[in-house]
Amino acid sequence: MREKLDSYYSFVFEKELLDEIEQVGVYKKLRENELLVDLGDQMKGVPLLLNGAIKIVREDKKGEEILLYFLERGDTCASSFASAISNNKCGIRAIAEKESEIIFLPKEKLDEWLVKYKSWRNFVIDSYNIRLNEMMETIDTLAFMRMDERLYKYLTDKAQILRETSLNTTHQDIAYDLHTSRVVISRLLKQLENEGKIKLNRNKIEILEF
Amino acid sequence: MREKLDSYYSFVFEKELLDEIEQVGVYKKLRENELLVDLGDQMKGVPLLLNGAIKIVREDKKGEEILLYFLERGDTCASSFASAISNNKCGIRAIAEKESEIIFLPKEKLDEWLVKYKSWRNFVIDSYNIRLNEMMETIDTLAFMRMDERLYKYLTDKAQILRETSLNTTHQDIAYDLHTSRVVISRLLKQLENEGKIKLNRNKIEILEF
DNA sequence: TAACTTATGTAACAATAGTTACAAAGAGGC
DNA sequence: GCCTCTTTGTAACTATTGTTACATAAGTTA
Repeated sequence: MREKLDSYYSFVFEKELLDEIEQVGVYKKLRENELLVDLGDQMKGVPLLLNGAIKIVREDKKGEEILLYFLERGDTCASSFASAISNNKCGIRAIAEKESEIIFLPKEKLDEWLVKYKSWRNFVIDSYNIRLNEMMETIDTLAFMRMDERLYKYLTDKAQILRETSLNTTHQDIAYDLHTSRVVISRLLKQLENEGKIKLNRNKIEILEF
Repeated sequence: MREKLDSYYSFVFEKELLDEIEQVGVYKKLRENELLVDLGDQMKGVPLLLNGAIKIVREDKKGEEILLYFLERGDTCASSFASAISNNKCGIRAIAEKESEIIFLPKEKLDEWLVKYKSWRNFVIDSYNIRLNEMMETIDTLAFMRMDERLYKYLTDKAQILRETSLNTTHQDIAYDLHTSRVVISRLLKQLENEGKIKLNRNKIEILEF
């Protein structure tokens, strides 16, 4: 675990903090599609992502979903932080988009470290800022783009996060993430295929143009 | 200034911190519609809102706008904080929705206070959390609601923020905030009037039902 | 291979939102 | 009063998105 921690975070955290994280952090491996955080969870700590990709989804009262953004290596979940440190319920759902490794940091340490380590303060503030910016990008997408543009952005973004040029997914799954219907997605995908930007197969979408 | 500061923040901050704020904070009065932060600004500090209401607006490259949320007494602008502490450019625009008073805190103190004052840490973390939640609510609104619902929510939310039952505004201004066209707003307002929820006048909308 | 399940394609139609165009009402200045 | 500018009302049309319905294709299992 220390090795994996160092491989990314040794440039982010002070040595003493890395030592502490090694002592109190709980390593966990997530299988693809494993649920990490569910709506309404009361977090007992925050996850530090070592590698992989986590999908963050918002759900309203009526059970309608929409994708917010993805977490990558080096990210943490600001919503979890919020939930852990001020004992709120979490307003999102986090699902491993592929096999991922995380370290769980217990909430008791979060405030203590803010005092002790400048690198931790920077990390927390940066994480919040990154998340706010992601949210703004999501808002831009929802407010300013048409569904065909949103779809294409979704495909290329996801491919980049997963570091693959083709996605194994169904039209229905995409429809859930973009909060629309399968028929709409099929229609627009076919349009993108006709424009030569993608190639469609069953359970698989190849992206030809980024 | 100390009096106004105490009236709200004496329950939020420690005495020593209030003293420091009094020393280094810069008081400023904003006229209605005065611009506080513009897109791309590099903040030299963060504003602490004493009273009034600030509108936070997002703008994309093409100059298209959408309302994100309002700040009220006791709020600070998390985006400014982000911009100030990590020297980023600000991605939003902030405009006084009515006459407001603020205290500007210089960015040099922001990190120092995180170490010194637990109340400041809590305030900063809470501010970020509140802002993340506001963003999520905005996303819910955009993703899950139709324009007529968004419009009604906009009217009632704004009335509550301004503590008034009628709004002095034009259809065009509402259209800018909701990122749609004036004709659409006029149409839907008329519909709401027919449903008995509002009453329309020139430059004025009375809200009959909350 | 037949039966079944899941995924995709597509037409036809409905609902919502955006656009263009123009009329008319209200407010203020002269 | 008359003129002008701003604001609102509304019709007619287009574009986009959502829904229903059904056909067909591609895997899976018995």
